[in-house]
Amino acid sequence: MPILSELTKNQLLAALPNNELQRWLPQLEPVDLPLGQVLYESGSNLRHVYFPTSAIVSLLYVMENGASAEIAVVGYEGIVGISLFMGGESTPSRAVVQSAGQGFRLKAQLMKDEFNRAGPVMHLLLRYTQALITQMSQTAVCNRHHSLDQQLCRWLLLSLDRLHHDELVMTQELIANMLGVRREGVTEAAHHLQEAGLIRYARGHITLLDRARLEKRVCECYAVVKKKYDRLLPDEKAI
Amino acid sequence: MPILSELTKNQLLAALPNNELQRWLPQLEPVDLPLGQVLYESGSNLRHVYFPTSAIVSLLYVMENGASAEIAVVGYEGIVGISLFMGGESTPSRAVVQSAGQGFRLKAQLMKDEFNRAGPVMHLLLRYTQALITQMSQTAVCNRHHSLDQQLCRWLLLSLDRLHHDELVMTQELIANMLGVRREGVTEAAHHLQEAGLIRYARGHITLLDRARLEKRVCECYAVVKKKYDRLLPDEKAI
DNA sequence: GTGCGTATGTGCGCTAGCGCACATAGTTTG
DNA sequence: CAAACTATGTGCGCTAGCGCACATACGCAC
Repeated sequence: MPILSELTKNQLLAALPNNELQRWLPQLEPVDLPLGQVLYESGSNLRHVYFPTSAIVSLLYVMENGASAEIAVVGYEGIVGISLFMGGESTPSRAVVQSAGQGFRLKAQLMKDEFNRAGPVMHLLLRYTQALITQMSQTAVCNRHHSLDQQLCRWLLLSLDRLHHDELVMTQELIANMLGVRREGVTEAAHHLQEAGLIRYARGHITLLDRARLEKRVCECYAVVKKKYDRLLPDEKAI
Repeated sequence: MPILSELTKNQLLAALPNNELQRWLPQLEPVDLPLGQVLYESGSNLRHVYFPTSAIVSLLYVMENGASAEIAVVGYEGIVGISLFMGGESTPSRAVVQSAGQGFRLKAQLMKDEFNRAGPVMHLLLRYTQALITQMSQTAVCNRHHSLDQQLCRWLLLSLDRLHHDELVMTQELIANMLGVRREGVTEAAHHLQEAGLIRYARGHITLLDRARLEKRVCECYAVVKKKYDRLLPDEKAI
């Protein structure tokens, strides 16, 4: 049986009313989420939903020609597999572990049943989904209007927010895949940030040096999304 | 009291079980939706949700500098104001009438109450929301990877699908606003399509001439979204 | 019809990002 | 410690789309 202190590293699990959490406890299965693991493919039926604690998961859309674009990121603040309870059965995106770590999972049917109790669990999940929608919208806007430099800032901040430390293990090649741009473009943008002293990087390790100045350089998209997530859990446990 | 045949022009209303529809009937208020009307601003509290019948509504994000980008379109197949029942209270986007027409609206509190019955209405709305999410994701992807020409095709097809005829009343300037690109760019792209004999346009009127060939030219994004919407209502009335 | 407002056409220089090719420098493997 | 691999750096020509300026042309009002 999972340890409570581990569970509550996921904010949704932490926000569950006590009796719900007690009920879920025996069913929550701790899982390792290694880099690159595919939690689900686009079009597939979901067998579990995932609650990351230390891992970060990317929702990616992969096009016919193999090019990809990240739609959203999910970390300890969320859940992977919303389409399960939204009733779509399948999703148009692929979920890939972007940063290795741990999490918990719950069987699909169980999640559906819990959602359909139509109580606090459902409302919590819907509120989270709304925040996720905000992130997706903002991704669309950002893709349209902002420079690669700015998008890299946004991406770094969103990722770092989902870690408990300042170092991201991630090659520029992978970042390029997420953002749907060239690897060389990321190299150049990262170089700018390093020259400015905002980050330091070397062979797949990126260290945040100056968050304040990184936040100054990022486009408005980051703040919009962050604000939405921050409002997600105002004393949720009090319900 | 609204005429039933009018109501059912909206697919969600048409898909309502009979007893729900009867209950809503006295509360459904027919509304004219003139071009340019703002149904809600980003950040505002919603007072109604809207069910377009012949109108088309754009969900737009407007940036600090005034530039904009369309996140999704809603027509007779959907509802405007999902954040109401998703529990976010406010939305990050603005809803603007993109093509004049009619629709119905329902008071916000009523909609919430109906949703919270947690029955078929809720499931229908959640399934719709899932389709809307698909559209948003695909917008993000399309913004990233596809040419203006292709995006214009997608936009035209998505709009035409939401009309009951082949003529779109829409200036290139407005289309540019939706797509978040230059007006001149739209002029050029539209010119290509006209030269190829796919559409004809003049001073704010665009006529579809050859759908089959337009569909050949569009990027995959259109089909992905369309498929999702088509699956939304398989014998819904049977529930 | 004359005039005015709005919609569309066109040209031009500019930049971001692309695709490709290849150089360099850490890191792991044997 | 040499070899192989992987991550990053760099250069170059190319194109899509931008921003701006201005030309045309359609349609309505008087």
